[in-house]
Amino acid sequence: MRNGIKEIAKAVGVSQTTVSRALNNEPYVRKDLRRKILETAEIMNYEPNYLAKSLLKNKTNIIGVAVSDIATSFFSTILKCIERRAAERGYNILFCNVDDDLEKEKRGFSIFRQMRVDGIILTHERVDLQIIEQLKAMSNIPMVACSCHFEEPRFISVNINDTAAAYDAVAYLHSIGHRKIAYLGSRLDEYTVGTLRHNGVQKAFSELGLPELDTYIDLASLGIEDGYRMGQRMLAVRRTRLPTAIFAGSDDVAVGLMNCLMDNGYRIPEDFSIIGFDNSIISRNVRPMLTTVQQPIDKIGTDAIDALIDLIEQKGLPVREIVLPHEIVPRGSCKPWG
Amino acid sequence: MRNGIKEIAKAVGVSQTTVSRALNNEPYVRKDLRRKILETAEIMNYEPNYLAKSLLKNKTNIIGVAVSDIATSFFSTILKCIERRAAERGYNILFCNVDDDLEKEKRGFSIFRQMRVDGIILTHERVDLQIIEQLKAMSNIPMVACSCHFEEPRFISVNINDTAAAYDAVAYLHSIGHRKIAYLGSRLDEYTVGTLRHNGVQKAFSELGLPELDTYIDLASLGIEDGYRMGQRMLAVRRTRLPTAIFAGSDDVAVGLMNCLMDNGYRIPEDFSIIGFDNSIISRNVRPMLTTVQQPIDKIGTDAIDALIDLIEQKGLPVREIVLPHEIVPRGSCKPWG
DNA sequence: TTGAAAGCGCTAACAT
DNA sequence: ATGTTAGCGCTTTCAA
Repeated sequence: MRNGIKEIAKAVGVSQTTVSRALNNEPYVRKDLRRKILETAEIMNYEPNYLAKSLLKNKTNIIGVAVSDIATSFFSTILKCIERRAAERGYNILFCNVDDDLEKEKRGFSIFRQMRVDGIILTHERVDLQIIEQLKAMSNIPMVACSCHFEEPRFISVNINDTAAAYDAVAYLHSIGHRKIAYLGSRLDEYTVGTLRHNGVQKAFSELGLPELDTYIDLASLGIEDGYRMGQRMLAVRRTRLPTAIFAGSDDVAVGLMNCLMDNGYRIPEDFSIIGFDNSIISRNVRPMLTTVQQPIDKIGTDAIDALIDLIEQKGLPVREIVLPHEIVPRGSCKPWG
Repeated sequence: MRNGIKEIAKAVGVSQTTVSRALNNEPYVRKDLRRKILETAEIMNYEPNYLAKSLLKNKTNIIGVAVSDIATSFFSTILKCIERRAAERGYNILFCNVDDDLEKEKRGFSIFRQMRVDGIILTHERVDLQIIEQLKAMSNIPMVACSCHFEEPRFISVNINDTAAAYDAVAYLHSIGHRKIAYLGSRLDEYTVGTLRHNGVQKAFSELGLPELDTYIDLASLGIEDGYRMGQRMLAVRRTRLPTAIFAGSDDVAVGLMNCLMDNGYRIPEDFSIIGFDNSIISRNVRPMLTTVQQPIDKIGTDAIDALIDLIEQKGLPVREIVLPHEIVPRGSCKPWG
């Protein structure tokens, strides 16, 4: 059941070269001959061998995508956009889920290299220093960091301005009258949105003259359950000094938090105003609907893959950093105070 | 910057064969020589060329995964499990998102063939007849269908018993006293869970002596928005003859439905009991928490990839159909009637 | 317009 | 224990 170029050549009675030419729409093949070759290939159910081709051309048309956790609304949407655009432009996706397992990630990049992928997209919550070292050692492979921050001038990155976005979230709550504002976000690891958003929150607190950020902050991961737990902690610890509004580091956190609050007899937005982050599907589908900071998630994915492929194909300008706009989406979970 | 086996051989002063043997832990290499080769490879930052190896061995260790929509809690979780187990067993994932675009899917399978993937996993809502024909033509590639049903004896499949699960859902509502039961599910395309679950619902209705399924049924897709719309339709059309309980074809549908009902002033479960399907993350994170039919989603993914790799490696028995257990998870969205 | 030969990076069979 | 040779399936010189 091996149907290669050689078999077709034999069947038609020409050389491999001619078959190759016909199959690749190259000139210098007699018309009738070309037709016959194409027909025979069809009949023999021929599929070109990508491995052989790639080996020869030193180009695989494969792009390695490392994602921190695909079972997440945010990253799965990004992957979907990446894959769609890649397919449109003739590239295929080798997918690696990385979780927070450093060994797994290293192994993933090693595979990417062994497979001779044409480029890599890194979509991450957190990126370890060791990984960055490894990435530098792979300096020949084009790479784009998507929704993850680390200043390494060799890499193109696609992001929103997380600091400004966090600032705007707090400023929004402030603008509708809130003064006791809490922030439930993600940890301050290096090279993460957690750190940047925290900076934005800090800046907003100091510029707007809000008191005691320390009193009103809690940091964990960004899942629904994390939101619930941070809510419990808030109610337990701050019993007497509860905030009137809360900025949650993700829509998931916001949803967990809302559930916790409602489970404890509070009402949203009467007792607490809540603003989330991402504008993910869930934000429109909780009651009350969640006010949130929108990330242009589709565009993040699409721009990332476009930048990478442009880089691979040497088209377009080598942009360093692509910063996409964010936007506050007001919905029902916030209410003016006082 | 090409560092192949040949360069190492030259650097160390031995033949390519010896280098290959050392690198692959084969016997018949002098100890010190082996050490020196390994060292040199390390220094030269050598990574084996998978393409060349695959071409030679006619084995890529790549598995093609075709998913209908990755931006979905259900499928992204399955993909995550698949990828994890595949990595553990030394396989990599070539990922293709298929949406409901027939052309894209065909193209995907063509790529899989050209890449000479060792096997394919199909994870689908709906599978077109044309695709099945194409799959049959690829009869040499091992294949596993995961959470999608079509009777083709050549393919291994991993599923729950959707008919029985749907039956059980209706029977559960019946057991707590409901007699006017609605079903909001997915369309009756061929080879889908939609058809099977509908069969289960029908069977339950007739065996339990429930009246008029036709009055109480609506079919669409299985997203949150679909649930909302079906809810609106139900309220508009059945104004005077509303059900007391509803079986939703997915947790997402159930959530959309709950939102619609609540937006219209109804309370859950006082006015309507609702049971969902999947036991996805969201089901635990709405209020009231959603009673649902659990699918062992992690196990579906893991079993699928295990079966496929066993098939590829000729280990294990060639099981036809793996049927995993389902289970009713009672939570707050259902309430006895009468 | 066609074909013969070389070679992409690697391993396997066969010497030595 | 090591090296030589051939070849995986294809494209790309170069020659005819």
